[in-house]
Amino acid sequence: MSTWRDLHTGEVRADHVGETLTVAGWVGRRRDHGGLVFVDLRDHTGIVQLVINPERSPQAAETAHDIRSEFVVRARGEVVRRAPDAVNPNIGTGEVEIQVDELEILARSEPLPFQLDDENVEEPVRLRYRYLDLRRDRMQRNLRLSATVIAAIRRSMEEQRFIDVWTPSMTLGTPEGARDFLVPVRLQLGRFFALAQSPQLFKQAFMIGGLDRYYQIATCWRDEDLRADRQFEFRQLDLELAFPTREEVLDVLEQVVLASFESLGRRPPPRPFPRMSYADAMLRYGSDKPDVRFGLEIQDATELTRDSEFGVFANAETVRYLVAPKAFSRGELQRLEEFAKEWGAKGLAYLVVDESGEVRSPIAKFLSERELEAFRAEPGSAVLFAADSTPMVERVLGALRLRLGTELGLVDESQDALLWVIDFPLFQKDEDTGEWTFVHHPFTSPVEGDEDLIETDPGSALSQHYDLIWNGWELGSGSIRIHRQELQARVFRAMGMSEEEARSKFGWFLDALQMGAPPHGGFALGIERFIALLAGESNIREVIAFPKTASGSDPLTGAPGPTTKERLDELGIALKAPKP
RNA sequence: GGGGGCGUAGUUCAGUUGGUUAGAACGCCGGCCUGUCACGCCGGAGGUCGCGGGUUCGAGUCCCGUCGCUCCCGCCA
Repeated sequence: MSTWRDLHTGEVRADHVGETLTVAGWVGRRRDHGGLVFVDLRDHTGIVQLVINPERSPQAAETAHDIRSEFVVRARGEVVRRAPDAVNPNIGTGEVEIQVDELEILARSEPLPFQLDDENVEEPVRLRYRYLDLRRDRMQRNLRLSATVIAAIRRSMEEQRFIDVWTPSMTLGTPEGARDFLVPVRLQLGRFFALAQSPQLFKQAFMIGGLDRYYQIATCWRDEDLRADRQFEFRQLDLELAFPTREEVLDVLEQVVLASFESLGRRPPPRPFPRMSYADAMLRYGSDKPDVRFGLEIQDATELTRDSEFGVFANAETVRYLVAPKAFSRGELQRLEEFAKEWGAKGLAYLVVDESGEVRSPIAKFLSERELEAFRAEPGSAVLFAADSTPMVERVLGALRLRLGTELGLVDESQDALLWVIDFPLFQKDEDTGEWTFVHHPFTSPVEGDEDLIETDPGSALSQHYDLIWNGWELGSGSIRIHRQELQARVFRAMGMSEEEARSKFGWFLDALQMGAPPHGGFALGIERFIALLAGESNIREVIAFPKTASGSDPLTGAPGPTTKERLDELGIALKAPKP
């Protein structure tokens, strides 16, 4: 045999009948009939059946009896058409098979810790043996999809005349934002690099440097607790443009999304994507990342209940409600109330209208005719109220809405609901200190015309920040940045940050802002989240080759690992004595 | 840091009110089998019930602690 293989196993077709070919791959199933042996030979392209007949090749027959699952073998033989009653319609190569002349074991395999065709294996086992998990269809599909999409993203960015520029991973720590991963520096004891949380300031420096359309698929590190949609390290499509309007930035991203869908042969969502103000999102969906694949919108009753006989309503800052299309039972209402309490509600007032039209409600007796009229619902539904501070009401009803959307099957899974959330507030009050703090980052520009609110009414100033949301997942965010030092100083002042403090945190960048910074803005798109959604996965670990677990370790390698005393000494680091 | 769920054979699971030698399927090993494709048939091996402690005549089962995995809250500008 002169080559490792002539074809992938899944590529053998009726066209090849009569040819003698070499194929190689993993042994799926072996069906040993004593004389005849059938072997399903597999690679990522599919399966082809080998037929080993001792009358044709005694050598191959002997080898075939020795073969086990997941051995790597190479076979040379003649492609023959199967008899009509022997065709297997379940595999792409099912009309043909290979009558083997030569069979060679290239690598043996121990029995695997799990069966590759078992869909239910738990994640710790899969991650411990990820290289085996990668042989399976799911990971093959997801990683290949990932490669296709990333190629499409790069093509789109290149077509839109962005240039790919690298920025450092090891950089200066940032006091705000996420916790940094620190890298000790042997040459400068007691000093640390931080692994970049994002290339934010560097990309703004590119604008000042005249690289007016920059992009990068940048790895970012954040030392925060992991989740289904969060890892220590992840990638962002990071981009920045000089002289853009907001609409131009959003269009760049819509082009990227379009190209990504098309690369997978999927119908892209209609463009332009809908825009929704932050205020509207919070009011109607109780969330700044609304899942708009279903209605069940939140209604406001604050004014209506201002003078309600029901004290809880009258005294609350905000009263809002949901009308769910189901007359919940007592037990169901109890579970919903517990759920609401987990989210911080003091209780869950309700008004249930039975199929017969009869109303069940512990609060109805307190409500006026006018109130009851406003809350009148169809038979077979339930009105669920939250009355509390505005953020609490939004939070509770937002969570309740998502739960009911799933539980009552209201979510239209076939939809791709992409939208922009815009007009975020520039500042919010810190709940602990009572001071104004930026909602996103301090370089986000206020909306034109809102500059003077920075001093007069910080809470109502809007920012030129925008989030891209897909089915309730935040795919990424961006903004038009502040490019004038004078405005930047006013923002810091409003936050109670002195010039010295600002300088000590971002000095080099503030210098740069004073030396001809063009108007600029950009965006960062979470690559793994985007790909997970495209792949139909609800966990980004499913689209990452070697992810970390929720506790931040890698079951495959055992990382993070200990180090030696010598290395620590060299770095000037002393560990606290471990607890006994 | 907090809350919920899970942890029994290689894998996925069952295991009653605390009671005999902890079971099943798949996988694995041996044998038979020339048209199977989830091949079939016969036989077999395989268990620190996550770990530690406690209650009890007796613990997979009850209690306490702990570890791991997972989802969520906090956190993630």
